[in-house]
Amino acid sequence: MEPPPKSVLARGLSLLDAFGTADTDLTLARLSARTGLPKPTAHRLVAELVAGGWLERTEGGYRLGMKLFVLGQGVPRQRGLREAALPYLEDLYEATHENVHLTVFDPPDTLFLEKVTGRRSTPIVSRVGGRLPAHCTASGKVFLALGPPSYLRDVVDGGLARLTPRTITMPGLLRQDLDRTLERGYGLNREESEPGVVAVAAPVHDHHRRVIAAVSIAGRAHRLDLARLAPAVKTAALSLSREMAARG
Amino acid sequence: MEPPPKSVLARGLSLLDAFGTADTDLTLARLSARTGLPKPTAHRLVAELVAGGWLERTEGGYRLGMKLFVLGQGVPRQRGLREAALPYLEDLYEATHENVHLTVFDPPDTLFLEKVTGRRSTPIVSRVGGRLPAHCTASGKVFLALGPPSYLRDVVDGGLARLTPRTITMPGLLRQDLDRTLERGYGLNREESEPGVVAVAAPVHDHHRRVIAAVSIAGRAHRLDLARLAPAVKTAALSLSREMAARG
DNA sequence: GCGGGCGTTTCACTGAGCGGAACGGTGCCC
DNA sequence: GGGCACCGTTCCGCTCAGTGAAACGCCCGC
Repeated sequence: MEPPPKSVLARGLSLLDAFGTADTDLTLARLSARTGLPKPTAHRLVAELVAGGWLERTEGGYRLGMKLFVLGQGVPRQRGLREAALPYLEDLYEATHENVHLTVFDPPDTLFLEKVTGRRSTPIVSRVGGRLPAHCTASGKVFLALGPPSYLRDVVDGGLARLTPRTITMPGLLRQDLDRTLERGYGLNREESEPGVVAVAAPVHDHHRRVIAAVSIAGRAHRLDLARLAPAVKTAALSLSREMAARG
Repeated sequence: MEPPPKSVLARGLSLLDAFGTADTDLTLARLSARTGLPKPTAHRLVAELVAGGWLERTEGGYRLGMKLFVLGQGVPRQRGLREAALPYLEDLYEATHENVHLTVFDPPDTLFLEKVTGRRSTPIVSRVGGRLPAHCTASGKVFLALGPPSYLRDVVDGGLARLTPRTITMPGLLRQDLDRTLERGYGLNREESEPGVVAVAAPVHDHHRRVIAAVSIAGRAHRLDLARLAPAVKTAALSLSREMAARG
């Protein structure tokens, strides 16, 4: 039970926020509990959200409405990147038949904007719209290594969560890994986010060389030769950078 | 300038709704004009939306925030369908290298949930999260032909907009086309939404045979042999139906 | 038949929200 | 360079939208 905000708008939006990644349907009682709003208040606000199409009523609960999906697809920061990136991501997929990602940094996480995958790819946890802590993903290391120092500081201050036995949880070791990332120009993830899964990632720059996204390939440890794949990933990211620059 | 809602929550949300498909950045003044909210009110509400991450400030404007994209990806009605459908859509893409769609009916429109495409595909207007009037899409005809009669009635009552010279705008002709759609078990679009572009669509059912989505292929008129493709599209839709039924 | 969960309705109080008015900055055009 | 138009922003006293404790009817499992 969170301390509820006092403005009506923030309260109403907290009801949308209450839907976590794992939730599909939530009952009024649960929404009330999660947001800390009194039941009658939650009831009134939820009714308004349903009327607007932001939530949908189901038997015995509420779920996020289609309007949110549609609106979300219009978010400029992802839309431009996704549209420009898709052809390049598909090229990488064709060449490897493994999971190809487009990611951005949404501190302190790596946020997955797009995932090109198929039956032959290693099944992994990543999901479009999903997140993983930056310090244990190949993309995240690219952001931390090439971005401003404050990125790394904030991530370290927030604590380096251990997801697998190989996750780097010591700030010193992470810093070393980032130094090598900077030298090489690409980031690696050796079973640090998921056992048996490795990844390579390369940075996408905007027209003033700031890192705005990353392209990565992830798959089973023994199926991917990371050093051999790295140039291809870097090339794809570079082409995308050029295209983003051209688009402004 | 719309008549502004009087509840705070609805007013705040109308600010998000004000971002149309074509807009990326909107100024405060424009937001105020579109929603009909007085400038100071819009200013206050927008500030709250920014604080919550729903909007982002840019130099000289506001844009939709990443939170909306992330939340939108969690919308259950699209998430389950998309995840289950992707492998089948990719199979169709591999076989044809043309635009493969997953759609739902969002009256009075066909709403595109997923689009698998590539460099070799005919470039067409469809976009994930985008819409086209149901009466001029192959998927839409599937929804109108197999769904409850009220679907068709409401669409006809709303008026059959003409998008191309071949768009069916007469209710009687549309009804005939839907009868044939019902017989065949698949819907066709012969340059009715976009000149030179044709499509085939087949229905996806839930565990109680209600139509919940459609799978379609669209491309240049002379490149696609619709009658020959139809069985493949139907098969993919059927497999997806079975999978959706299995998932509950 | 009883208890505990649910969603829903009521209603008198009150402070959150309102928006007209006024302010400072910026860029365009006589 | 001065006037003008439009921008975002701040102020502040009035008031009605929003509040939430209390109570209700319902459905279930015990």
